[in-house]
Amino acid sequence: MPELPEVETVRLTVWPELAGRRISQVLIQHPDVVGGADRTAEFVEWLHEATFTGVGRRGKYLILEMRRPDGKGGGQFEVLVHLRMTGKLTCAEPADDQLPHTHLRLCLDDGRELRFADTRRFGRWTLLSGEPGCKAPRGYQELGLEPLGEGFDAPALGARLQGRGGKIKAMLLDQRIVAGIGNIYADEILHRCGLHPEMRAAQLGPDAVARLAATIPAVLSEAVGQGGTTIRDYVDGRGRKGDFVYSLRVYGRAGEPCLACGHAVAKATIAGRSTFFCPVCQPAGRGG
DNA sequence: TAAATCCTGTCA
DNA sequence: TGACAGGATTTA
Repeated sequence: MPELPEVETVRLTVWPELAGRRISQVLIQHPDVVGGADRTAEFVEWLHEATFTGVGRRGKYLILEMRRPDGKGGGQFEVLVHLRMTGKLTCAEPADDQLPHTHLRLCLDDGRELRFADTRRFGRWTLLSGEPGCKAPRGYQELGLEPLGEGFDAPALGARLQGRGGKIKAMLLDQRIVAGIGNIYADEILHRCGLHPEMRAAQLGPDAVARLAATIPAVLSEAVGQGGTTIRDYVDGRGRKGDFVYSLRVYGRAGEPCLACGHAVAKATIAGRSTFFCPVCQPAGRGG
């Protein structure tokens, strides 16, 4: 479900609710979320009585920044949250009905709760206490360029794509190259760049790389401004849907006219994922 | 580099 | 009943 703009919107909407709050109770209703039953005790031990000092983001990972009252772990530690396909992180009043498939609840000292619901249970919370054996998932360690961060430009992107023989769509989905792009935004970015999704990364000329380097942050930040994209499940930290779905130019529009040229939008499976593109605006074999 | 896998829900 | 869904990892 959530790609960078959705995760960033969740970050922006939960932080005001969490700033300075202390966790009074940790309720784990499905241990898989924290990595299995043998990790729950450690997870609860660290989070109970901890205070929120910040909420960050890297790619599609949310980073809960915490401080312990007893100074354990040097006082500071982090929890990584990945929503995967159907994860929802929301702040709620205790009296609010629980969403179906609520797996984890953090009760706060103001009486409210941070809740995690995830239908398909792919989402994961990872404790980074700094203790041995408590390390970040490899996917997090290997994250590539941050599209909305400093230093995201054509030379940096070109260097990451250098020597890669794969299809450009697969390259955009590879979190080790650029962090945060998923299936929706990959298609939207390629359409705006006029690049066929099956173009090989090695075929891309400097103009195409420059267009990608400019378009990636432009599309993602525009989507953040719209509160992300809700196709079905996604909601922000306040339970609201995102409006960028109304700005999508190709994703989910198979057979409908391209908004640029009027030709029917095509659908194909590329890199194992449903892919939408305009055969006229995104011709095969030209890398600009 | 592709397919299978982890899950549940929805739609044709 | 089978295909498919916004993700990522593991296996072949």
